[in-house]
Amino acid sequence: MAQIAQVLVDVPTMQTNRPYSYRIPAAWRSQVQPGMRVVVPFGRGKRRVQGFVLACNDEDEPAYDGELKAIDTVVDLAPVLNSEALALSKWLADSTFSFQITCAQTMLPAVMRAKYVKLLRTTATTPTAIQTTLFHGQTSVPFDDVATTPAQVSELLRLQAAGAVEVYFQVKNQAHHKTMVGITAALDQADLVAAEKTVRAGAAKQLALLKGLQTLNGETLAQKKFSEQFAVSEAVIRTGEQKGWLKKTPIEVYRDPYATANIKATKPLKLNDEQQVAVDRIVAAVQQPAKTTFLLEGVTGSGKTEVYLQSIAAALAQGKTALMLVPEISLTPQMVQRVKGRFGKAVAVLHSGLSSGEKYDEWRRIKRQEAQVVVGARSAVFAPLTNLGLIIMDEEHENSYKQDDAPRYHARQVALWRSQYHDCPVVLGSATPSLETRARAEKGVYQRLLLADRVNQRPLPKVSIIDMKTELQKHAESNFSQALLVALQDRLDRHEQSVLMLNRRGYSSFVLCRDCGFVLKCPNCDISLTLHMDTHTMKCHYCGHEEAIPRICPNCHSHQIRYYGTGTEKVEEELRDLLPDARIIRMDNDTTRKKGAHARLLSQFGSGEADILIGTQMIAKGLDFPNVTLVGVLNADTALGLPDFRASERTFQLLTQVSGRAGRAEKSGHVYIQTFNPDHYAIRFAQHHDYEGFFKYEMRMRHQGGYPPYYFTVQITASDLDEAIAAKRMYQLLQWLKPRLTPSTQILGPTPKPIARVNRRYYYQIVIKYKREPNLAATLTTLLHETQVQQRQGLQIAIDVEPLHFM
DNA sequence: AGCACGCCGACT
DNA sequence: GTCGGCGTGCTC
Repeated sequence: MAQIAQVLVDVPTMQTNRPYSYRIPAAWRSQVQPGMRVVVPFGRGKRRVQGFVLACNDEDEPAYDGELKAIDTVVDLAPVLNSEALALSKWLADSTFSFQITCAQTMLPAVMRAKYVKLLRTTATTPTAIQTTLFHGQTSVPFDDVATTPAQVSELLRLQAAGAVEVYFQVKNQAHHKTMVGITAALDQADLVAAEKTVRAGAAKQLALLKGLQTLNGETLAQKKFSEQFAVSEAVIRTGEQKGWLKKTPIEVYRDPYATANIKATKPLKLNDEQQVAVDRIVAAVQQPAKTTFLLEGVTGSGKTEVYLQSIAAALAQGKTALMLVPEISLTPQMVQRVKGRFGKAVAVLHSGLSSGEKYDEWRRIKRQEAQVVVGARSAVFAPLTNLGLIIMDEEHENSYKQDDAPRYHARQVALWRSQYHDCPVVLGSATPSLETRARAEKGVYQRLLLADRVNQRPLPKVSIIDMKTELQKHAESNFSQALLVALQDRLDRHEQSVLMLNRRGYSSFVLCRDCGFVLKCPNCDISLTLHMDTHTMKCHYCGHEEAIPRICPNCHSHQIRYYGTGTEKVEEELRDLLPDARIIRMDNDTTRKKGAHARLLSQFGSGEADILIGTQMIAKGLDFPNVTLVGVLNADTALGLPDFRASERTFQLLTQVSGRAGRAEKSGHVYIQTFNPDHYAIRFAQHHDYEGFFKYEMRMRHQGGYPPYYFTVQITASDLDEAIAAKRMYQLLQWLKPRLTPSTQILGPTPKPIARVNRRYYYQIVIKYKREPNLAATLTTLLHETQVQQRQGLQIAIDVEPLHFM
């Protein structure tokens, strides 16, 4: 029997990013298994931390020549991380340069992370005076409450040394199970019958209670149900409890975020030929099984979801489970209902709108194999499904699949890892696949499945591009072109709805010429220069090139060159002025901050309470209103101005996506795109719904610029409260990196981030671009080790592998 | 992260 | 001389 456990402790630092050996007390030996949480003493003081058992062995292996400490408590009855999860956490830590403990915790519901309280406790020898002055009669007080000054701390240390008080670390488990009161008979059947004779004549309710208890056959029934079923009040039940007829016992219940009861069952829809081909190929891979990755490419309305659902059904028919990832923003109640309508109680939903308790309950349903289908956003990729038969990732190009803080993982990478582990296929779905994914399909690494037709044969909306340069010459500065205003008025008259999107990205951080649409670019990188008001310069965030802010347009010598940007509020104001009769709903970060506000605004718009919906990017996704026949994009180019090589890709994706919002039902739609760059390829290809054209063109651009998918990238960011320190460290880092990496690898920067100061910190970044870099992992790991000392001094270093944002 | 150890300056 | 400031290194 295992005597020693290898434990991963909850101390996220570089030095402690490895297992520690602990003795398993005899009483626990038969129970402790890898993947369970334990509480262990750690460090020289009385500190206790939570940890995960990674392995159990008989001998201390690897040997530690010191005395082993013993595990304090075992938190779980069954492992919370299975062997797949343990292996995944290791891989994730290595591939994202983060700590394994952080990865393990990321994979579990937040409530399973321990909370620590440092307490000061009384001992047997605590003097009475101290019990009153310090503890106010309590047996323990939070350490921080009584140790605020250095003098107090030293006094406490003295008391502790004398044994008058002791320090104690409380490790709190935040995971609580919700319970209901349940009724269990306390007497056997014969005694319950006998008890009927003891009740006073005419006590009908008491009799009903006894009769009810007799029907339980020793089972436990929820008090609420019992009370309804036998028409006895809680008071009667309480009397029964006092008479010793019954016991009240807690029954564990799940917090059900979506009442399953009122969801209508839906039947599989008839597939068109293309959909059928896709389903057949996916199902074949599920059945074989084969770890094929499919790219399911289909325009809005081509019926991707139906392909997913029927493929999932095939996995379930094989006795396997399925995981369906969707971007947070498309995880709407409609979407959930559609999946639940098909698979009922087999579905578990995981997304950020759930309370932490609800997430925990859904997680447990999956863990206990009570749910076979999981629908969720990014972190659902870690759902503890066993026997996984299919993984689906809808809208695979969405940026929200990448986590912004440590561990900086991309759900797609995790999905592919799990597909290897489970030997199951992955389906990546999108109307506008990321270049990385589409390029892999081109090379035959992924299998491409195409849905070219819209299921209802409805044509894609007509897209008109409005040149705002000429518009501005015609009339004063307005956010609305004449053509768009006329179209809006027309929809108002016909009682149809309109959606207006304002692209908020890149808000006034670059300069644009209002006469010719010229955006100042870096001579070295062909990427827009960013305006820095602090230094009054234009900077390139790739190579660090810097130049003066132009007063006249270098292209057409116009004076109309200025920062570009506007807000939704301003737009709404102007629109109310222009169209006073229109009912307008505005959706942006301000109006959707409150929980559920997003869904509420959408449902108001959906039920026709407004004529026009104004919003930021968030309205481009996941809304489907049949009465919307006009979509206007007020400023298509702001994203183009960003100093990011993915600017064109994002713009193209966004415009394509928002265009899909127009005219989905019986009415055909029209899209107006207002731009200062009417000839930009991203806008032109979006106008013609030409993903292929865009892909080919953009691939050429990436090839020329030496960007992904032709190169891999790693971003290293340093931040400090003192700008000089951050900058200095990054220049030192550059010198340190150069000799360690292959000569063909490019190191760009260091450059300051456009928003130089966030949370009073200054940010600098270095980007490493490489095709093949055998020294990369070792170099970055060394870097993490060597920067520890500086981390303590306040300099923060972050490594982001394949970052999505370069600003 | 938290804690102890250890080495320097300003006090009893 | 000692108390306590913080820099350094370790935690099974």
